[in-house]
Amino acid sequence: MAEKQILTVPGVHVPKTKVGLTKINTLVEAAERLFSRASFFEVSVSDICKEAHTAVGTFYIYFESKTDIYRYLVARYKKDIKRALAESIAGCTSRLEVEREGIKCFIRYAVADPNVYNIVWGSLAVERQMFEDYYVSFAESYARALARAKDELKVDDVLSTAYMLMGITNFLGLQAIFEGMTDKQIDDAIDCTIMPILERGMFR
Amino acid sequence: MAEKQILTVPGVHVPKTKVGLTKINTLVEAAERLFSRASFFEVSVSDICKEAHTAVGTFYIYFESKTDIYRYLVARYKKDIKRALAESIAGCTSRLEVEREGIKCFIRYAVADPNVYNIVWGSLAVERQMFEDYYVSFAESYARALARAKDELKVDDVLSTAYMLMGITNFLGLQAIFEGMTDKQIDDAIDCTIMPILERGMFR
DNA sequence: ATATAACATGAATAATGTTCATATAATGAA
DNA sequence: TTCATTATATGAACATTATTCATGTTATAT
Repeated sequence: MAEKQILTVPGVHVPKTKVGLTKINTLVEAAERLFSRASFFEVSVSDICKEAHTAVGTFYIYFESKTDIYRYLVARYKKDIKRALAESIAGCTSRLEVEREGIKCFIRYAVADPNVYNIVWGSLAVERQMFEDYYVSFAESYARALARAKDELKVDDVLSTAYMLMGITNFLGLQAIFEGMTDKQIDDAIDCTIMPILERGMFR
Repeated sequence: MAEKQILTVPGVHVPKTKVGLTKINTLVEAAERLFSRASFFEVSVSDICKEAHTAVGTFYIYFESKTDIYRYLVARYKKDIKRALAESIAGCTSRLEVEREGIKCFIRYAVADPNVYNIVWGSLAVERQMFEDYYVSFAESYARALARAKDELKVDDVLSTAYMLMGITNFLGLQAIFEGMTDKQIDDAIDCTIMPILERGMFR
């Protein structure tokens, strides 16, 4: 999570010089560090500016509001999670494998950086629409992928199935974080408990 | 959600007179109304007090902080959800039926009062520990119930299974809210898509 | 070289969560 | 009843917040 490319996000002003690019990245990284230890509302704009060695006024050159730097972080996580998932399923030859690797990948990601939940789920408290947009668009692309593999599946409603699978993945991620599960424990839970249920239940 | 009994919750001072009991309930109901329209951080203590026709100082007689009235609402929802679930599964004669009715009950509850997510998931942003306590204790009692029905099940790790089922329920609830699903559409999704998967996957 | 756009600053403003000194109302023992 | 004690009520005062703005400095392109 340290790319230099600035994402296009409403309320975020893309800098036009190299200096500005460095500055906005400094602010984003400072915000990310602080939000990983405390919630959106416990972190003040002046905290972020102190952490980034920047004046408060400068913050508002790049972000129209405190909510907008949060929006930016949500967008960054979404992109990074999709990238991690795409990488993890690259070599898979069946939808069953894709599901198994996708679930494992997400849970490992979440354990390595539990901030995913703070940021993404926290968006519900920051701005409801941000949260809804995130999951609606995630579910839709998930459902399209399932539809493409329909001949391997025993399901008709791919959208509900997508929400079901997202729910399983997200809540097992929670369990893994709560219990501080190791990679081996994660693999065990997925291979021995979850995947057998899905294999019998939704695959031909 | 309008009982008079005050729950025992840290940071909440149980009133000792009838007058105090009325006052704290007025404050709680005012807070609940406001939090259903806006997030924890968009609602100020003085908003709550205005809505309850009460002075700010009075608020702090009953709640040590703004977080504590939120903690109280989370506790109230937890109790009420458990009550609704217990009622809905009262007549069930198998674990399969219990799961089906439980999922439907929760989703109907969530559609009727989407505030559940705002309050319970929002607690992640208000105070991480509140959120973790909620789900850890929910998962543990779910797992105990599954363990009692183990002879009907094809699973060994009941705790991971509990998290899986909680994930399915919660995310289908989200879908139902996002899409404004009717009771019939909810029943269809559960009966035709989700339950067949679970029936083949995790039941003997 | 210089005009223009981009970037940087921190004091000022209105609004926030919480405290406090002060007041009234309810309770229970004599 | 009397009166001492506890419970409840108040809103001005305080420190901190998100955001704005007038005033700079720096970078870029012609």
